[in-house]
Amino acid sequence: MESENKIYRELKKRLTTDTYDHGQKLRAEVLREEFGCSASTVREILFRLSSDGLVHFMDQRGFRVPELSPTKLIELTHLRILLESEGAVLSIRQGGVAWEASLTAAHHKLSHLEKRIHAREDPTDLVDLWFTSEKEFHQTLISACGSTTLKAMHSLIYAQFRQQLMKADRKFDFISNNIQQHSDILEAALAANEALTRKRVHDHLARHLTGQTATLASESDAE
Amino acid sequence: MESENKIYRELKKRLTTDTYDHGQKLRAEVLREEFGCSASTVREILFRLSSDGLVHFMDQRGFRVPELSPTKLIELTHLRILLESEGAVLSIRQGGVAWEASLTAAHHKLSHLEKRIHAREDPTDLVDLWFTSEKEFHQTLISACGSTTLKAMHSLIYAQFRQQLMKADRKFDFISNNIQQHSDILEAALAANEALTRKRVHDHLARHLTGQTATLASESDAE
DNA sequence: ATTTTTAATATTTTCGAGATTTTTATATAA
DNA sequence: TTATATAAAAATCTCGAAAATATTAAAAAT
Repeated sequence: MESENKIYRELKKRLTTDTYDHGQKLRAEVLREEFGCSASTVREILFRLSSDGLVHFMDQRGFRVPELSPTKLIELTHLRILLESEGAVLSIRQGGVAWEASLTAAHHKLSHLEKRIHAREDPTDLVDLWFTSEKEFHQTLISACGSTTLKAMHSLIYAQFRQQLMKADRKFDFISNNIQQHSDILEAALAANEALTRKRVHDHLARHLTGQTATLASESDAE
Repeated sequence: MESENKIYRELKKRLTTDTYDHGQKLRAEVLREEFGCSASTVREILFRLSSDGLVHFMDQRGFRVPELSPTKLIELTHLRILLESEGAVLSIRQGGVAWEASLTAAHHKLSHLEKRIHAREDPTDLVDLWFTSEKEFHQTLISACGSTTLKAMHSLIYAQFRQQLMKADRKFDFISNNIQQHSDILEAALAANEALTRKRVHDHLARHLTGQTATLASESDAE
């Protein structure tokens, strides 16, 4: 079981990073061979990942990496905005100095990395580090919200979001104005400005809302 | 696998209704016997339910029904308010007449049932029906939100919420002012009043935000 | 040439038994 | 008595193989 968790984490990482293609089949036999365990163990893990929404299961037809879906990405973005806004505001209220410190630290790490990437010709070898740091920043943002359940839910959504973007982000995400947006979020959070924090979390993610679906119900025009 | 899904649904129903006790151990051997399948199949299903948050798994220590937790209930309530408000408002905007009709229908069924229960001495045999109808009403409320992901998330949260209350609700929930609150939500939704709908969804669930499980019996100062 | 049937192959699913670990019961020592 | 150590029992976990199902390839029919 300890090894099972290791395999689970490894597969989850692959599914949210670059390793597999969208829609690719995940053959139990191949994975069994690679990880040196039984088919049942692989099956168990794939079921768990399927519950996480990171693997698509079809009865008698095995497991696949979910297809790329613009609609899905928009829905996930909606939920990220909803959960992260809420979590950030609650953290502002309850977090205190310790939270402010950890958020500042997480931002510093991310910011430093983003600047390095920005300056590079080929940032390939820093991308994995960026994935980790970006996640850490957003998790820290909501870390003091006081709700384990909200954080767990956000973690699920974030992983699926990342999976949808695993190919795309590798090329474009750091080129955009991410650096500024992350700083803006930090600034608003440290100022304990709840409405502004909400807005900036929204603005940071808004570029993924481009599809047809209407605007977010909770959208406010504050500032 | 077809039978596996059947077992999964049956177990899910039991876990969100009355059958088991909070904290009770779910012995693979017992379930294997009862459902006439292998231990591995049971294990697979319990893992799935564990990902749904309806079963608590501990390495080398098997599966249990999650403990009763006032904190968890508050967190779940919080998320229900967040997701249902959002889903309801989006449904108001996008649902149209078809949605209004189905919401009215769902409310009619629930309302009828609640009145019957209210009039009874011993409503035991109607309680399961009430569980179904209540869920249907709340699912219909957000059904036109346009986001499969939001609905799936809500479904997860709702099931865990229900599991926490499976014992308590069996005695108290219909005695309270649920009937009025459901009507209030319907009214606000049909009037397309977004803010009011939000408020009434909140008010409907607010009683679970207090963390006082013990005061359930002494809920005499209500109304 | 296209569709339908049939056969061969590959994959998924179920199963029960053996290995590992936890839990319970019993015995020993402080 | 209380605590620790040891042994027996019960449970979980892993595994590979058999059964069921899907996929592909070949043959037959339209």
